[in-house]
Amino acid sequence: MTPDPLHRRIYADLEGRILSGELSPGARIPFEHELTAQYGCSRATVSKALSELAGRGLVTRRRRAGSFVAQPKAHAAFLAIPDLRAEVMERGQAYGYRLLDQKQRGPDGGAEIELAAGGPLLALTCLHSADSVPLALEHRLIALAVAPQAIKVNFQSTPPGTWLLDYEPWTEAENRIGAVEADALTARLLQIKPGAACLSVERRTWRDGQGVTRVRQVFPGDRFDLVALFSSAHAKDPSR
Amino acid sequence: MTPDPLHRRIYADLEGRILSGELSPGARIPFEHELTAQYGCSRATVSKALSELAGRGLVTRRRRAGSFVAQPKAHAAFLAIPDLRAEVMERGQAYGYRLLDQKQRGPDGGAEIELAAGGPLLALTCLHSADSVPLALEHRLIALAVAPQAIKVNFQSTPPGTWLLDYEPWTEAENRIGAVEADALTARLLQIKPGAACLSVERRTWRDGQGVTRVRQVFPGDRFDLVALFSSAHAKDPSR
DNA sequence: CGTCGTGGTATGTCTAGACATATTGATCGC
DNA sequence: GCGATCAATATGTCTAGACATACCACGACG
Repeated sequence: MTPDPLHRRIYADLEGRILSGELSPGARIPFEHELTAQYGCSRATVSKALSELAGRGLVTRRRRAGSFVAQPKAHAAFLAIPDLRAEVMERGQAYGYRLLDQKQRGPDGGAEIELAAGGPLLALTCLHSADSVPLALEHRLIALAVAPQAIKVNFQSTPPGTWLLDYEPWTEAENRIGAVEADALTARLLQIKPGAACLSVERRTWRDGQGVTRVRQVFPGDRFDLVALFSSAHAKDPSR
Repeated sequence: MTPDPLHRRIYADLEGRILSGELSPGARIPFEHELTAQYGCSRATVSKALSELAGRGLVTRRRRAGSFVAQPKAHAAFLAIPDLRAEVMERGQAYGYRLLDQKQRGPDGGAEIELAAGGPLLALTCLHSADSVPLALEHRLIALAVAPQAIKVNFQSTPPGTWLLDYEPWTEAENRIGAVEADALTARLLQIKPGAACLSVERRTWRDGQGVTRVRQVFPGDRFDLVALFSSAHAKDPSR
């Protein structure tokens, strides 16, 4: 009943025709002037709908040639990697956190020198738990040259991930997800048997090309799954 | 030297000020009419830049109130989960594929009944390899009620993931990533020792609410990492 | 004092055009 | 036949406005 904006309707119509297969990859989408006539609106409105479709990778637009249904490339998925504390609390569990070790030191190798950016590193080891069950062991390095305020933070009470999320914005990041077997120390801290399968998430973030932090989190394989739920109609738009 | 479109420059300027922390979460962004004056352009151009920022979750716009820097919610990461064949070939390795088992059967349990949508299921087991080294063991179910053409496909030569990607569009999907220990059969097929840590990726996809396929891929932990590289300036825009 | 309009304001949507730019397809010259 | 040139065309960008809509603040009324 609520009259959706026209450009949204056009967007939805075309999206439906693409996803239903009526318009298959490579097929040409009606010219803007045709859609203009069809919907009785101006070209700007049609163009807005097409721009959104292009932004979401459903269509490709080429000058002079027209707009076409894009070839499906890869499953591009939005993987939500929230702050662990927020994640645990959202599930209604009690979040626990313990700082195991904190020291300041220089970089010890190639990758760490790059991260350090000429300054010292803050190395933290901590343990996250949900309802008193160990959930993740975290090894984190923070480049103090880039995030000098980190020295003053009391990481006894604040998980470094939470603090960084709030105070140290990043511009690029890389996540590396893999499976590893728990070594003896990890197994003891996570209360699992040595050699058990664990999910390893290693994340590195940069701000304007300078490394900010590098973190490796190890989760017991039987206690944690990363879940990414998404739609190709896309879930990012808050207005829906 | 190339004069970028104005709306892009405005976008980049504001993005920079947000990511650098100059504009912190909750801060108000100059009104559109102020930006209009500042850049000497029309409101539509400013609005386009703000719309893109809003679309990417960096700002929130409210009528009457204005535009504000969004609260950082979660690290939302673009995780590219491409077709395995394309992935392997892109790395310059020889892609190998072998169909181990194919049968058509009815659903055997709760979740499968939901997937089957009243029809039979096609159950496939296959093995992917890179340079003759086993890379992943795949168990897949396809709902024939939704994708009837799958019966006619020769999965001896075409990996089901590749075929589905090309011919059966999806609208929603869920990825579940975890770590598991290899059971005896898996270990033998992947040529690893039983109990070795493996990365398990389970993906379910739907089209308009109807389940299309469910797949579980198991990768040896020491041979495969999922890597997600992204920037909060976001990598989806093909024009960059 | 509380509650219900009401007006002002900022964004949301849209129009009808303009010029710029890239690319295609055809024409022309060799 | 083949290559270079050129015009037609579709999209990209932008303008200067218009009306719609949501929201906040303030004031009037009970």
